[in-house]
Amino acid sequence: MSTPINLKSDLAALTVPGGWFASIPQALREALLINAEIRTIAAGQRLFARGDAPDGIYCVLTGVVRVTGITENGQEAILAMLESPQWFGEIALFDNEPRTHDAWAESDAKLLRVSQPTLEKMLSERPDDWRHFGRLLTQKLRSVFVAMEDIFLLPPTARLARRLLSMAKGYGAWTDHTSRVISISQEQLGLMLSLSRQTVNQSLRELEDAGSIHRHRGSIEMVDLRKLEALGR
Amino acid sequence: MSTPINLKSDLAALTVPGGWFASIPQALREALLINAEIRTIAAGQRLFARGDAPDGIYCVLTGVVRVTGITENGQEAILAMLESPQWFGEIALFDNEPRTHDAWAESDAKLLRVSQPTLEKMLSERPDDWRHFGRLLTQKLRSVFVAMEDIFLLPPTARLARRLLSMAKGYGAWTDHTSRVISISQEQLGLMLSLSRQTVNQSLRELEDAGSIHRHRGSIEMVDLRKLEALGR
DNA sequence: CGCGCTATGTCGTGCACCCGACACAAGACG
DNA sequence: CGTCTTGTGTCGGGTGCACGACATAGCGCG
Repeated sequence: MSTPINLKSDLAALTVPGGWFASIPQALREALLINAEIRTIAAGQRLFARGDAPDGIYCVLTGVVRVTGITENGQEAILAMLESPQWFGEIALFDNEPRTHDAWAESDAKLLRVSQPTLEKMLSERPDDWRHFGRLLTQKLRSVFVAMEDIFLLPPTARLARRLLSMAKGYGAWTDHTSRVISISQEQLGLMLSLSRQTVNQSLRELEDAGSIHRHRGSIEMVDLRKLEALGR
Repeated sequence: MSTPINLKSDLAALTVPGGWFASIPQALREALLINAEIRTIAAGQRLFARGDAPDGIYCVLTGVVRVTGITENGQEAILAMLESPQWFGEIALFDNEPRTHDAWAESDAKLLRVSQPTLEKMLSERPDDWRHFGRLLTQKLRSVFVAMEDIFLLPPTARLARRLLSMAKGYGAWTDHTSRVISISQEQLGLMLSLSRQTVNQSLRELEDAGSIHRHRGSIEMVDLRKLEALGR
C-alpha cells in the first residue's frame, strides 16, 4: 500500500471552510503545525486504547481512523469513522483522564500528533486558546446528543438515513460532485447504529428503492441527498 | 411549596468533595459566586428551551431540574435530572450556539446563574479558567459515552440498575446513610432509558426480588448498592 | 369520608428486530 | 484459471419489548 506522501497538499486540505481548524486563529494554526509530528500507522494497528494515559491530540491527514467502544463481552460498538481534517483525542487534554475509546487505523493512515506537554506549554503561553479546544469538545457533545436522540426515537431506516447523511457531510472537503461514495460495509454500519447486519441490509434496500442511494460492495453511493433527508424522519 | 430560603447553607453545600465546584481554584469559586444571581423558578416552569440563545450557566441549589430532548412527535426523552451542586448550560458558553435541550423545573427550584457577558469578562481576565469550564464539558462527554454504550449493549434490567446507581452517586451530598431514596416515577425512568413504563416496572420488580432496591410510590429506595452493581451486567 | 387523580401492577396481542443458517457474488491471490 | 476470503442477499424461527387495556392502590383535597 504505502499511501503516497504529499505533505504540502495534505496540510492544505486541513483548512477546509467550516471546519474547526479553519475557525481558529492563525497563530494557533501555526503553533499546532509547528509543534506537530507526523505519524503514520498501518491498517489494522491500534493508535490507542481505552484506559490508556493521554498522549496528546491527533488529526487525520489521510486514511481512516475507526473509534470503537466496549469489546468486553466480545461486543464492539463503532463510535465514528474519522477522516481527512478531523481532530480528536482532546478530551484527555482537559482532564488528563484515561482515553474513553479505542482508536484503530481502518486503512493505512497519516496523522498529525501534538503531545500533551507541548500542548500544555502552548496553552500556558496563550491560555485564550483553551476556548478553541473547548469548541472541539462542544462539537462532539452536540453530535453525540443528536446521535442519542436518533437511537431513542427513530426506527432503523431513518437512523441509517441520518447517519449516512452526517457521514456525507463530514467529507466536507469535496463539495464539487453531488454523488459521494462512503466506504463502509453493512456490518460496520450495523455496529455504528446498534443494528444487526441483516436489518441494515433491509433498510439499505428501502433507501435504494426510494432512489436515495446506490449500494455497492463495501461502499454506499449517495445519489439524492434531499430524498435521504426526507427518509430521516 | 416555597422552599425555605437558606442561602448560607445552600452555598456551603456547593463545595461537595469530588464535585466540580470543589475542584476549581478558590479565585474562580469566589468570582462565580460574586457574579452569580439567584434565580427561583416554580415547579413546571421552563428555564430555557432547545434553540434558545445562550444566557449563561446555571447551578442547581435546591430542587430538581429536568433536562429533556425532542418533543417533536410528541415524544419526550429525559436526558438527566439535575440536583444539588450540578452546574449546567456551559456548552453554549464555548460556542455561543443555541441550547441543545429543554430545561424544566421538576420541583420548585433555586438556582445560581452567571450571565454570558459576565462569564466572558471573567474569562478574558483569567483565561486559564477556560480549562476548568472545559472540564465540565469533558465530564458530560464521558458520562454521555457511558450512557450510549449502556443503551447499545445492555438489556433493560442492567441498564436500569446502572442508571439507578449513577443517580445515587450523583447525590454525593449525603454519604452518611447507605439507603438512599431517589424520587422518580417509573414513567420518568422509562423516558430516561427509552423503555416503556411496563418494562421498567418488570425490571424494577426483578431488582427488588434480588434484594437490591425497594419500590415506593414515586421513588426508589436503594438498599444494597453492591447487589445493584452486580445486576448492572 | 368520598371523590378524583396519578402512579403502579399485570395481562394479552403483535411485531420488529435479532440470530443462525446458507447460498451467492466479487475481488484477491496464487 | 481455481481457490479463499470477505461482503452481501434472504429465509424462517424465536423473542423481547412496545402498546393498549384495565384493575388497583396511594394520596390530595373538598
